[in-house]
Amino acid sequence: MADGPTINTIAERAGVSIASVSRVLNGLPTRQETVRKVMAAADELGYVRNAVARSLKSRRTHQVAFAMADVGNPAYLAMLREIQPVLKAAGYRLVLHSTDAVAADEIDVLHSLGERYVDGLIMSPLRVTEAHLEMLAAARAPVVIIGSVPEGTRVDNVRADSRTGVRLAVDHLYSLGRRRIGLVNGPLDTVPGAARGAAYREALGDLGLPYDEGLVQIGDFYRAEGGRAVAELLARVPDVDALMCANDLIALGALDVLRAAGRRVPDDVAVAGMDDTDLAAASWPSLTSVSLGSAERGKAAAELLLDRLQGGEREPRLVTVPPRLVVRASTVGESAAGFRTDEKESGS
Amino acid sequence: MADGPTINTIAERAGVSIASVSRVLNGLPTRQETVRKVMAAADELGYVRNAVARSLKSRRTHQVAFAMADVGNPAYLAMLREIQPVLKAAGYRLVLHSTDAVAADEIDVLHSLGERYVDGLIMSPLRVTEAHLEMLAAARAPVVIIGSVPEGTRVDNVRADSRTGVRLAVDHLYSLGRRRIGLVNGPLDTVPGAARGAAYREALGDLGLPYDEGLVQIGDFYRAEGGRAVAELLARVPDVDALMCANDLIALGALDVLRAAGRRVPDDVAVAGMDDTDLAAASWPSLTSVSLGSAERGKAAAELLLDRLQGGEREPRLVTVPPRLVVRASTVGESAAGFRTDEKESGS
DNA sequence: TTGTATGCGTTATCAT
DNA sequence: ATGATAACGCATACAA
Repeated sequence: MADGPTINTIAERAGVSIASVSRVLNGLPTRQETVRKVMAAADELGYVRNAVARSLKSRRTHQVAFAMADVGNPAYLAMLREIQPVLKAAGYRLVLHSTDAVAADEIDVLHSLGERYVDGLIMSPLRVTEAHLEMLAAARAPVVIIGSVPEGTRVDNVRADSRTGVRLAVDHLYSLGRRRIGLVNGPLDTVPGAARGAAYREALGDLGLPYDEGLVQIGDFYRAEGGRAVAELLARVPDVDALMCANDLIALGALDVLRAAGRRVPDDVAVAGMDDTDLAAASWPSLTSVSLGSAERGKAAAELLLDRLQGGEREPRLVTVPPRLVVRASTVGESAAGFRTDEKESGS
Repeated sequence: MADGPTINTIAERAGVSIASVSRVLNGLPTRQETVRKVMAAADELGYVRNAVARSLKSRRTHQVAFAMADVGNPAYLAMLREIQPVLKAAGYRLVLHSTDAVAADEIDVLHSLGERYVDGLIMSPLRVTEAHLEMLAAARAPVVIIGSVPEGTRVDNVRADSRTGVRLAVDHLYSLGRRRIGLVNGPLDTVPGAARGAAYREALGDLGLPYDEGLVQIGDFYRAEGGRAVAELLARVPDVDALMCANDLIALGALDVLRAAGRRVPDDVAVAGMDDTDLAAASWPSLTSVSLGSAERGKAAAELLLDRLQGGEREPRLVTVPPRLVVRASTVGESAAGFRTDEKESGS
């Protein structure tokens, strides 16, 4: 682990100045003989450019940060999967931050942009506070936010459309003849919880179905909590014939409970989830789910950021990714049979 | 996005030298009055230390790279989930590389250590070639390898024990009275494929069961391929009563096919997977699976690296993480009923 | 074409 | 206690 060679080492060895070494290494016009000597010396010494020194000089790190709320959440991982190759192809390294859904950590990341260890940031905050907006306005590097920001915020923004997403699923259930469509939601004080609750109500209204509070059950965005919520809903409204679940984990909990209660899925109760995670395809019956386009959002965010890094100043852009309903067995399957590898998708 | 303030800016504003500014910022003994002036100026200007310049001077980046074969693979993600917080707690940032399981990319990452943009590297190569070993020996920063390396390789190493893992599962199936235990494996020219194939044979031998080639089917490590392999096996050996699957995806494929064939799981055929991914708990019936301790391996690797970064030279260490059998419904469940949220685990 | 010298923003040494 | 200055490794304006 001896100290690596620098351009000084090479210059000595090749008998030229460090300026010549630098020129050769950067492909600037140089005499053939000098090129040869420098390259030879560099090869022998196993020279590798010091990225830190280059960054200090060039004021560019070729690094981009991605701050996600939770390294364990499949939705963020889907984004990561798309962001990674886009950045890599453009010659950027990816610095990963996990903010554990703590607002202070997110503010911290924004603040740390001042350290200039990255050229830009993609951030997916779970909710945008006043503090976020202040830091965003003062950010020392380009930022792309995945998620909704208040109207007029001057920042590149990629968002999902969970309102349309819920509508796609509810319409789908309705088209299957279901009229007692329950909603199993997460906490209403979260952005997705609130949005999905409102969208559900709106979708029912547009279909001419009455909004029945008894059909709505609040739990949390996890499997066990989802299951408990469904159990309560089932006890209260035994004749429910469809469940719109605010995410896939809740939907899995719903499958657990319905199975235990002897209800057939989808014959007795159709179940739809949201996020279209890997789990949706893995469960039995496989889960109809609304994809909110995590992958597409990640890709769009990366491209927005690269565009700004390479292009310079321009007006902030807003990209909205449309949801997709992925229909599987939990709404249209034959109850307890069939080996299906095919899936149907319907765009929005 | 105006240029941020530097210690020069602060020095001017506070009417002191840059040396004093640096001292105050680093908490070195300084006169109260000077401290006050500097802090005031720094606050007003919104000063943030430039990480690049600090790194150049200190020769430390406080960044660590994690090179994983595939951003989509749950096993690597489990490692990532553990590595991230350990590094974060120690004040290190995480640079993520995805090598797409391409050896050249891995070599590239090792080579790029010479750029000194990270202080160390955790790498999980899918197989270790001669080129890897050469680069490892010449690596310009501490490296921890997750996965097996040849005896005598001077590098910190964390490995799983899939041999014992397979044995745990086979013993479990045997203890349930199964005697026609099939193996559904991935390609034999992969490290895991070869290891699991050998371990299966060995485990059968120790149990006094004959090794029957007809009970072994090679496919690939994916759901559809696994399903196809199981279909073939089933056609050839109709009386198979248990399936040891080389990973969870294969096991899911097995469930698909067994269901389609009308075989009850586990009554007719018990199924065990490997890796204990999220999918194992999500499927129906939930999947008995051998955890190879991805999370633990990630954590151990991060700790090994930190130890070396903070401690300096020492002999290379080897950490072997024991597998754990996680028993679920696919081997001991009541065929088509029961809402179980509990799981049993048995250590090795 | 090549070399000298300067600066990127810090930290640290050495006088004062 | 403080200030002037060198050094980290590189890129480049300018002079030769």
